[in-house]
Amino acid sequence: MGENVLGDELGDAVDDVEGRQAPLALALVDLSHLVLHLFADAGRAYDLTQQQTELLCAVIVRGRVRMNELGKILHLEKSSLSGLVDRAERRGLMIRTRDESDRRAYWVELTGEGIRLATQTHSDVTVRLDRMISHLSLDSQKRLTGVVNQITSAGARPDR
Amino acid sequence: MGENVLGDELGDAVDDVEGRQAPLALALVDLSHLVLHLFADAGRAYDLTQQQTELLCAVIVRGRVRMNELGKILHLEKSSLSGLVDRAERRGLMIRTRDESDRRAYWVELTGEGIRLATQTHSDVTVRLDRMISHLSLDSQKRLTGVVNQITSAGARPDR
DNA sequence: TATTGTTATACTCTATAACTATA
DNA sequence: TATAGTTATAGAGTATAACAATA
Repeated sequence: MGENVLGDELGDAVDDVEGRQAPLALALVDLSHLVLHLFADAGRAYDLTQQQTELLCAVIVRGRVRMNELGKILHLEKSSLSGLVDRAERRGLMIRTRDESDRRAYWVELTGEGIRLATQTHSDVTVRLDRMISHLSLDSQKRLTGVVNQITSAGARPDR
Repeated sequence: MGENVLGDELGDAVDDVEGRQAPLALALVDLSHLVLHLFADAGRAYDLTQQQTELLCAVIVRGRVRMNELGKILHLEKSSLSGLVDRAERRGLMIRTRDESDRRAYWVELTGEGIRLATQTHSDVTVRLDRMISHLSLDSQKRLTGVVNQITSAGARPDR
């Protein structure tokens, strides 16, 4: 849907100096919308919101997470995460267990039903993601992974 | 995740064990969270939510959009978009004008204040995005742009 | 009839502030 | 004091359904 127009206009507006990185910036934004929308699509079939789907997928790939860490992963305030987990727990998808070594903290893990839904939706997302990159050469895929990981680790710490 | 050690960004970061595309899928998901979170960060300084910021940025790069098209761009139901634009309009950031050639439709465009905020936040996002990729070689950036654009256009139409 | 958009409704999602309980 | 988490509150965001107006 009009990414040509987008590229042109944004290019004119933003890319002034030598490197014209604007197209890459825009490409990344579009890609990100697309990727995260996969969670919404995958969840819809199971009556899950995008946020619930992201939550399930974030937990299943880690097995067991502290609320604290989960908040950082999902970029959520602790109270927002509380509510999100509350609704998932109320629906029987996950449970909180106290960390006995630090009784302020809680571990979050999936129930059987949670694992079922998480597996399904996670697989859905991965399949669609794989399909999106399937036409790239293996070499391109490997290179892309490396570059993306670099960007992520650079962006994760907002230094300088 | 600590690839700081390597001197060059290309294949080195990725150990080429067989098949496993999971790292790429995961990397893309993490990246997407990071990228879209930039809108939230950029908007916060101006008391804008992530969605309002995305809305402003989507409109400013197009100048003038139909509600219909905007909904597709942002992946929103028409009623959801109605509310989003309502709040932006109520705040004096944009206005709806009737399309006289098709009186069912509306055009959305930014007010002066809307343009100001949109320019600021859009610039913020772009700057941070540029910073995230600034340490890649120019060649890598170009190649990455091409690959990302390929993925996006492949994912936009779910025709496998 | 089909399309473009709004309104009504009922949720979910989110951040801020104040709180409890551990450490 | 500092940290991990909850609760209260208020508002934003979202989808579904029903509706109006135009094509």
